[in-house]
Amino acid sequence: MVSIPVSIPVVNRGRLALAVPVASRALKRWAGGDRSQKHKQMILDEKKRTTLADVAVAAGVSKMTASRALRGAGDVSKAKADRVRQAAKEIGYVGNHLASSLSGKRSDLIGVVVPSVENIVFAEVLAGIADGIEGSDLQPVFGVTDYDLDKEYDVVRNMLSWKPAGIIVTGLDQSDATKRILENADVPVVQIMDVDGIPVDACVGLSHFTAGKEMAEALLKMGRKRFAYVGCGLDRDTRAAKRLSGFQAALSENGLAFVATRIGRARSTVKAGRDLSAEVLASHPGLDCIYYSNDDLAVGGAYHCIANGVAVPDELVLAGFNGLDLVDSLPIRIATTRTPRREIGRAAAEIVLNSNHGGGVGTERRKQFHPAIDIGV
Amino acid sequence: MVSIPVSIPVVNRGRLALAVPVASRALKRWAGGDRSQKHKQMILDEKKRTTLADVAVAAGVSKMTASRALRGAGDVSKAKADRVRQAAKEIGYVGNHLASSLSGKRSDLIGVVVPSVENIVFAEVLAGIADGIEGSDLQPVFGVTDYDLDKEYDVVRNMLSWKPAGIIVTGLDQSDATKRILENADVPVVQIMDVDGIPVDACVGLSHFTAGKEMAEALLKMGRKRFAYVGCGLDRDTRAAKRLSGFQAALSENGLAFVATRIGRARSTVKAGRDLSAEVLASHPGLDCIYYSNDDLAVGGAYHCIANGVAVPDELVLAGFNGLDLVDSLPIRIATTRTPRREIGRAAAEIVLNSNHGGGVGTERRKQFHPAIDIGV
DNA sequence: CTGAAAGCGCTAACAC
DNA sequence: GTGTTAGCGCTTTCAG
Repeated sequence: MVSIPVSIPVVNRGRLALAVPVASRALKRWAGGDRSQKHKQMILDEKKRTTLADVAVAAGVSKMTASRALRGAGDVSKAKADRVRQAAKEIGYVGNHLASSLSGKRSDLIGVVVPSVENIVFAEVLAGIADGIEGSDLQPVFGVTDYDLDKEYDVVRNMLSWKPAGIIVTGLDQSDATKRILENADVPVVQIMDVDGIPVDACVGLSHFTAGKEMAEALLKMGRKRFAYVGCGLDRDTRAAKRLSGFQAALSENGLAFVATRIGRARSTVKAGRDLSAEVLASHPGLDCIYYSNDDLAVGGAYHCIANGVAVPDELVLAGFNGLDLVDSLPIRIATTRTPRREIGRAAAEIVLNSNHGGGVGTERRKQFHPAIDIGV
Repeated sequence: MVSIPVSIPVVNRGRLALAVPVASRALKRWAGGDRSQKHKQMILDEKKRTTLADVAVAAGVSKMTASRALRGAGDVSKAKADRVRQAAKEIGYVGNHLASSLSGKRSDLIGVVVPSVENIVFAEVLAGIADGIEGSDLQPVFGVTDYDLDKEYDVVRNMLSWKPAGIIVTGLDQSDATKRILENADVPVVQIMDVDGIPVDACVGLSHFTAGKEMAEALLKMGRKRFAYVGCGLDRDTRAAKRLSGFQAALSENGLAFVATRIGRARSTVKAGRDLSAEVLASHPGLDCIYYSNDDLAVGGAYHCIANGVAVPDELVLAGFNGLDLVDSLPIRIATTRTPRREIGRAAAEIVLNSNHGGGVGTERRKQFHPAIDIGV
């Protein structure tokens, strides 16, 4: 981290007019009336806004030539092309994606369906997707399902009706109805985060079952024996449930099982993690390890331990999942599985990009990441 | 937090087939060829997909009647309406938003422009927007600017070409060019997070200048005298800069100024906060308060203090901004300004909803929240 | 290289 | 109530 001590400018001092009236033009426009009469002849015919035809007229060519010039398709003489671009800029032509997408038979929209955006993990996936489509003219449309299968169906359906260039949905465990419309949609479908199952088209993610299993094995190797599990929303988050499955599988292979289990109903938050940890530690003395459904909860556990003088990791090992930023700088070390969120998002976007580009299914249909386990020393 | 100890089911045990081949039908379809010949007569005429016309035929009515029935517009006899809906469901009609939006003159898209999605704050705003449009048929399209004014222009421009029902952009400090296209767009524009300035149409947020000022006043009242400032990316995050302005204003009113200042160039992360805090505390002994540009950095500072035995808040007070979840459960108390992210998102969405609904500008054009200051006792 | 015609799928306007 | 006629703004033919 480079840091530069500088003198700090007082910003915008003069502009901090706090109770200024709103620009009235904008207001009136918004209210519906008064279309500004920039072109006199428009007053009567109520012409809406500049279209390709306007550009064509301004450039003295046909609509088609203008169209071709603007998007660099087909062959247009350099002279005319320049003229068109110039004209477009001058009259402030913006274009209408609805029209072009309808005409072509696919839009530049890329649908993204996630269970939640408040979870930083999905926010990072979105960032990865944004990365991945950078440079292309795709625009992400997103929908949130709240881990609700019916809502997911609605969102996917709605999304498909925009004829997107591709659709990225979280997880492999959609309802049958959702899978059906996805399959019939004739659009590349990329399912992300998970690879434990059969994708509709392609998937990119990691095996949560394996992740849970490997974490358990690592902890067992450290000599841990008395495990507790703390999780939230397992009924809806199937990936967390898969990790748990894997973890349990490893335990039973070693003749062990969870000593205690706490499943919260609320969202996974640091606070929930702290509270649940306090509960389970109080009711089950002698635990030497807690596996959490994710890092948020684990950090809550860490806070509890710091506040109550529990020696981590000597006395008690805490293990989360994801490898979030806030885990790295924690004053105490906890174990976690470092998942490549951005990379998953980016890879998903690229799959959509490639498949659309016409190249076909050249890309892998199952891209599996193998996240590293960090036992926090 | 309610917690329920339950027996944990091993999920999907039988389905964890890890290296299964992808459904080949989907593949072939995706590859471009082989449109499944569900309707024999379609083999020849290569009819693309079910449209409103198909529904109309299936229901034995005209396209118009089908259209009206499907969206509950105009008057359609109950009998026919039912017939249409039935037919639509049977043939799996999905509809085409591109076409309907082009025909009507506005889409059901709502554009959302944020500087970053990795910052949990904006993720929460998005969640609020999702809340706000719940129930309406609006779909959010988002664009990320990375705090880059040029990129912001491109994103806004691109977004406008979808003729969205409204557009929500972060902050009041767009470039002039961006403001211009926003003004001319004939679309409700809601600028969020900030109210220190003049909005294009409407804004909802808080005064960051005031927030900084009030925080300083609260800290001064606690008797703090030797202040340091730690921030990241101030050149791009104008709102953080405004808070800093306000804070400085309060200091100088009391004849004080920052003893030390550390401006990082990287993104605001917990780690950056920890590192910068270590630096500034090492180089400036005797500080009794650090003001951070946000909570992420402040939490980093808290971690540093915990790890190094600095007594917080007795010896040193740490102050952030936002009131994030992870601050609440921290083992030590830090000061922060609690911003209503979700509420801002929801309010912005509602403004778009209302203005579109035709109701006009009945809603306030400047919705200011007054965030509470939590000095963390 | 360029342009004219014909839609993409749907919905406002008007008829009936 | 219901159907017909025109487009929305652009792009894909297919002639020149």
